[in-house]
Amino acid sequence: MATLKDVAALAGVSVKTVSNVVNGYAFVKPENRRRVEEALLTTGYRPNLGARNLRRGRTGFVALVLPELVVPYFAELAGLVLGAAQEHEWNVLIEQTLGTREGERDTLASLGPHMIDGAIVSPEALEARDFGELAPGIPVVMLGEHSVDLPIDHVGIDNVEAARVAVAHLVALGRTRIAAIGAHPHRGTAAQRLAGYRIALAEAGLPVHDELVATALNYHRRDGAEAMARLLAADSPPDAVFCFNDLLAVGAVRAAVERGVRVPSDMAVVGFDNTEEGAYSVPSLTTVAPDKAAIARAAVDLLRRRVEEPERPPEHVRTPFSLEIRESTRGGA
Amino acid sequence: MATLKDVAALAGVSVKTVSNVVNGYAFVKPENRRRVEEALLTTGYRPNLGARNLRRGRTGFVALVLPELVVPYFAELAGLVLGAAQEHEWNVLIEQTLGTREGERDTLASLGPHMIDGAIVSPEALEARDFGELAPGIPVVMLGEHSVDLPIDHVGIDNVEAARVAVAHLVALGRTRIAAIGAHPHRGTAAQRLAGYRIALAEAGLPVHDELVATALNYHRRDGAEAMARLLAADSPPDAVFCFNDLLAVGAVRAAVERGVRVPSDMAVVGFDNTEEGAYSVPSLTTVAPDKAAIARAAVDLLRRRVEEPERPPEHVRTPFSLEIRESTRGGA
DNA sequence: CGGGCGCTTTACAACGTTGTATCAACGATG
DNA sequence: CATCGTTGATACAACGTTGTAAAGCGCCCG
Repeated sequence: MATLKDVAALAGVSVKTVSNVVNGYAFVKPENRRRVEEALLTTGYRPNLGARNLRRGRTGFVALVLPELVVPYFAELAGLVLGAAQEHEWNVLIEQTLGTREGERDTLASLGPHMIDGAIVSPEALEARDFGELAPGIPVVMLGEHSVDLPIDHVGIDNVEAARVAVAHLVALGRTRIAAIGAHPHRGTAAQRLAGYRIALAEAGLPVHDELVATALNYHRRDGAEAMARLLAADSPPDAVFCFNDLLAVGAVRAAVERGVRVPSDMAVVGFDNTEEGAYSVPSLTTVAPDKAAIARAAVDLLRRRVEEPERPPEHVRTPFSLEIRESTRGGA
Repeated sequence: MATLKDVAALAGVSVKTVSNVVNGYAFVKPENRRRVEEALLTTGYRPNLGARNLRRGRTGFVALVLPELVVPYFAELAGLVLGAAQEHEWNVLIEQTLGTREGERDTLASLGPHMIDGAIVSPEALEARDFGELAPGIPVVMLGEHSVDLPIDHVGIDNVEAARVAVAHLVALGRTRIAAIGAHPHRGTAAQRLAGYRIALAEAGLPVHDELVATALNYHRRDGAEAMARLLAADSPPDAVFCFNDLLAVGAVRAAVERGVRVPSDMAVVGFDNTEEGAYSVPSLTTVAPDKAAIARAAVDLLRRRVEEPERPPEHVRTPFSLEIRESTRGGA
């Protein structure tokens, strides 16, 4: 509850001098500095961030806008962003949009103008161009898919290549009817991963069967299970499946097992995201492993640089990934 | 970027009148109200929350302090708290303590004084009494375990009874060597669940074997796997295990399967938290299912009431739970 | 017709902080 | 000795908002 005024009174100096000490201003007489520091301790002074920000025009907050915390990938990412932001003395405001475009818009419209210095956005329903209208002047870093033509900073992996590598791995196992789960009409990442899937099949000289490409409107376990059920009900079911995230893969495995289809011998499964859940599931999940810590660090870093220098040209950061091979594609066939 | 001043100039009234319109003050001449509302729209005015809060002495932020977002239980809970807080027009600041007491202290010490109206805390290493010292005067609601003697609002389930029910279920299956995973020297919830475990065994006339109680210093999948490995390496391994959370259970199942122990026939497993992961794992996990939505709602509600009326006596809210029976205890033996 | 009351609006101050301008003291420089 | 630059401290204003007090207006009642 102590304010600068209280500290100043106790130390016998002006408010501004205390402020100077607090902010590390160099030219303060040692004697006064000592007295002020003592007074700071005895009063237990804590700056009022609201007031400071009002004056400085900065808030010290950044928003992390993502679809849902219950999706482990986002939970893990959020944890890492929290950590990375802490190093820059930023507080993170996590906002769930629940996948609706309105959610994403409202969030930015209400917080945008004054309460945040910038935002890290993992878009889902949102079209990136919405930001121009809704959060004018707010520094934004996008995660995941990006449209290169948009002048917005962006961090992500090469989704096309990652998907290609994943499917090539299935090809190398000798699988020939390789399905994909996760196609989506409006999601950029889905389009890219689908493209990588097609490239890998083409490289292997395998035909692309449209009935082996399963749509998933959400990327939850349930959607993966439903998609797998559909695939298995078809005339000639697949012998492998590439799922666009680990949750879909978990659901797919579950649905397969329930129908007596063995993983990996009857059905090899590859996921995407390398969530810890996949590493412990039975069987453990082969998956594309993006470097999440690198993504979080790069996003925070990019945002910091943009806040400091708003006019710099937008940057696109490619973070590395690897293919984590586990039981769901090991042995069998 | 528009301020009250801009809107006032445009509408031809004073700043305060605009403020009155914005805040729904009743006595504004209809004509003026109309003009102001029009000006609000054309300027796209958004209140500067920082300034408003500085003046009002409220911030509109609450902190949600929890150990780790990567633990699905906390991620799910955080999502629900976010939703519940939104209804009260609160923004939620999620803080990860990573289980260290310093983390929990620092967080509250820096945000406490000015930036938050209150905090919902899920303590782990933290001793509840720390709050008295570190966040003096900040309304706090505790989740999970509680010491009744502390004058702090609290929300949680009856851990003793929940554990008793879970273990009684294992007893009813005919298991006789029932282990527990998750004992912990400093965690209140661990003590309570252990107590419930002992009660259930006593009620069944089964002896408590100390070597069947496995400690877990963290509640991660890895710790569950390690604990199960230890239990299986012992002379006479258990035929069932009650894990103090779902992550431990997932790890335990994994470790069992790796050693050729079948779940549930050789080893029945019960978890705690009813995370979605457990529902989809293979085999799906029988688990104690707390009503997380109720917890989130009650916590936010309790906090709101305490903010409005700081002197009311502390309240302890018991939220309901159920036992969700799934494959990991079905059939077998 | 004057005093009081309800409606409506406004000026002002204040929340706690920091940037700017100013001022004073001092030693060094020409 | 006058001037200048450096060091150190301070008063003031301002960030955008809202509570308080007060004032103007019209109306009713005594």
